[in-house]
Amino acid sequence: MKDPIGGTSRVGSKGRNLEDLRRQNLSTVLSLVHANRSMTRADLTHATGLNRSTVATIVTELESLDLVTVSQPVDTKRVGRPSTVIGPSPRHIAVAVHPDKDAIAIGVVAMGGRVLREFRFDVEHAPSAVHTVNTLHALVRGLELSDGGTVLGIGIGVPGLVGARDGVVRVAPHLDWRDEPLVDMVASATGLPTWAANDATCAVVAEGQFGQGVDEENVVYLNGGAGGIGGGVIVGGQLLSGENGYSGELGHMLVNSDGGLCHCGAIGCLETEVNRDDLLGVVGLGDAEANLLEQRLRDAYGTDQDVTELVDRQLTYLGVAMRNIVNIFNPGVIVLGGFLGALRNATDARLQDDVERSALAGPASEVRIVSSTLEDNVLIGAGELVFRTILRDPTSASTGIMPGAERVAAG
Amino acid sequence: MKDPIGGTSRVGSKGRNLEDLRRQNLSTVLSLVHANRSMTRADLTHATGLNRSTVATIVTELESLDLVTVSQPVDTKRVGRPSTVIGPSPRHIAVAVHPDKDAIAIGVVAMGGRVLREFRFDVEHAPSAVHTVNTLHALVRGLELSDGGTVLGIGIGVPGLVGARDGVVRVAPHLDWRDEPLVDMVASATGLPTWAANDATCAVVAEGQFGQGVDEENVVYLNGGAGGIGGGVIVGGQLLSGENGYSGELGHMLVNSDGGLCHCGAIGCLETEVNRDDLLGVVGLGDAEANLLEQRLRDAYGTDQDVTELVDRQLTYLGVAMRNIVNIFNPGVIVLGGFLGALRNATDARLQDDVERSALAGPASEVRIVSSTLEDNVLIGAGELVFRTILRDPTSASTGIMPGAERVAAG
DNA sequence: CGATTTTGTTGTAATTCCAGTCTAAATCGC
DNA sequence: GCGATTTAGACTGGAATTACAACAAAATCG
Repeated sequence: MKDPIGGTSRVGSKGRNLEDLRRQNLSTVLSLVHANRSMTRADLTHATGLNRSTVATIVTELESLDLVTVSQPVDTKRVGRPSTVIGPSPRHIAVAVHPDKDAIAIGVVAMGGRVLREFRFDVEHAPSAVHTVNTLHALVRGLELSDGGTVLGIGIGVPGLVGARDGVVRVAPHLDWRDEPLVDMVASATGLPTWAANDATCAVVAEGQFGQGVDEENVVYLNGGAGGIGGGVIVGGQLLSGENGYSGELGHMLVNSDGGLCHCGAIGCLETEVNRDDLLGVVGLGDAEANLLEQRLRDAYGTDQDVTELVDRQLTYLGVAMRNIVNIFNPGVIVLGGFLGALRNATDARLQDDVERSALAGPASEVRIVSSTLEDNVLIGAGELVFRTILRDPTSASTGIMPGAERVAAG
Repeated sequence: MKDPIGGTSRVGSKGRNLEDLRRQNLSTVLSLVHANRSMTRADLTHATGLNRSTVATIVTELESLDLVTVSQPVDTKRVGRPSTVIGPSPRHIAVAVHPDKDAIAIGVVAMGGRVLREFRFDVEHAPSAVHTVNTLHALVRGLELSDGGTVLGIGIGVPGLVGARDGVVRVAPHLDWRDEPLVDMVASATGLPTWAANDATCAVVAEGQFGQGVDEENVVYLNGGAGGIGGGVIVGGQLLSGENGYSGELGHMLVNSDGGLCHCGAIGCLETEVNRDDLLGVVGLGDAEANLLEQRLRDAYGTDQDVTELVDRQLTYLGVAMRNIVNIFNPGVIVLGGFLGALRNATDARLQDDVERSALAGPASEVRIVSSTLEDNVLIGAGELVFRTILRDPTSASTGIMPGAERVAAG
């Protein structure tokens, strides 16, 4: 738009009308029910600050949209009339997918972050995009036959760079994917609206909503997987996605100028210096026994010299990354997943001490460093990608699903 | 709050009422006028998507709050009735302060990001907090006598870590400040509401609003100053402030494992490896001649061996930092200020090439690397800290200023 | 100089949230 | 066991905000 007076004017945020107001309140209430899994209507009144009668009409509308269930009050042993219980409806579900090096995981996720069913399809070699799509497609067809609810859409967590706007997987090194138009492929095959994002990004969304990041505004998630280290960040309660959804690649931060060559082409990246295979090797575990890593490390650390040296070296470099993260983001909590969580747990407070000593005193003083305890955080987060639309605008649920009409990607 | 059914419930975002709706629309309109410096009422109608009559009532209310001025239409040579021009009122002003190693800069800033007057008080040694407060206090008393408008408050950009909640300067190394309750000091002395933040944070706010970051959602600002390197980040259109306002300390990122010891205690920080004094020294300039640096570097780079070596080394390390930044934030633009801007300009596209080669292909492909051209970006940004309150809630202007009543800090 | 285009102004309608009143359903205290 | 107290749901009327439509005003166009 041209401004005849002051040059080019900027199109700012839009104005709001009464419809937006109602939409926002519907969204607030539904999001609360989603986040808390279950609340009484009185709780909602207090949490929102809205009038009782307003909450009543909003809940009624959400109920008529089949988004919440209203059930009888439960025995609270408190004075006064008991309040009706509002829960997320199990009718609207999302299908979450996590293709990885060794398996394709697919989950059926309901609102409230509940994984209703989970499937794991092991693969010998990293699955291709087509393989992933076919597996998913087959499962979705089966689900539709068995009924059980409305599939709102499909959310995919990919170990690689995913374009936020186009849903194209720019590169997924450990799957050997390049420029795969994943969202379009899935949407065409299944006819369902589809979203995709980096898997660690999905994980941090789940951690922020249901895991270690609950009640936190600033959360950094670092995942140590088979292939490498991924990152996801929430700042000010909002997901950090960047210009194209590529942000949060914390695994490719310099931690050692004299380090090895990373597959990304750079030297001394975090994921080159800190990796799972070396740890598994030194304690004599195979790829499939990664779940035993924490115990083995705890047993050998401090007694076995090879293990101690390796762990110390990796902790040092992990500490450098975390120092940077603390200085850059000033987060309230850093959540470690995968083998990074094992590394932390096996060495007690060492990482925390490290960071408090090396980072700037201000941001270092209040950061909590914890390990993830939320199972399936990638699947839950991928489900959140799907639910996000309906949480933002609950009235969109009424429009029904137009197969293939919507193909969206999210970072 | 306890949830009798599902454990502890979370207090989510509040519900909205009609008052909030109106507040939000007032805010939207005022923010547009502020950002564009001047718009017609018809422009506002298009930009907001609101009805003409609604915009009319909103503008009338803003005018009665003395926040905007309504003036006669100007000759646009376009068909149709010309629209009235709405501009930010010059009556509400902010006093912006930037204490630094060599001087205390103070500006009188009006809405629309206009620096009405600017003062510079040179100092021999880094000024103390008390010195800064006294200088500011004296100037504010003078301003009040000369009238000219309502001083909404005071915004301070500090080269150091500033607590977002308490307004305490945790540490400002180059000023030799530690745990100075700056906001409280200034608020008590002047009786005016006061905000403080890191100076690079102020700068990125200004760049995002009026400088190189206009129309960008993801902006990283890196400033090379006399003391060191500061950073500020905008993600998704929002200022990155972190848990306590300490975020954005990009100067303390590891760029060289074999580097020097930084005053922060760590090894090989960006601000240790890339610094102004070395550059000034190699081209034979004094501290006060920093403004000549760019030309000198351009002349000597590629011809003088010492200069070329030093510049190449600093570019390499700056490139490492920018690689990290690109991988972490996936920004649309990186703005370089101070001597970093000079370094970039003197070496043409080298930095851009460097980053495109070393960062991940996805985020690297679309980032612009530019130098700041906005004079006084710290002062303008410090002013924004003050205006932010009134931009968010224009009705708060009517309450008038209660001396000493409000003491707030912003990250 | 009238036709066209665009914008300001005004009164009405629709929608939303709130406040107050009455009713329902639990616990508390005797 | 039963009334008092407490808390929440249901309902109705009122205030505020935006949208809409019709008309007036002020420019350009032909």
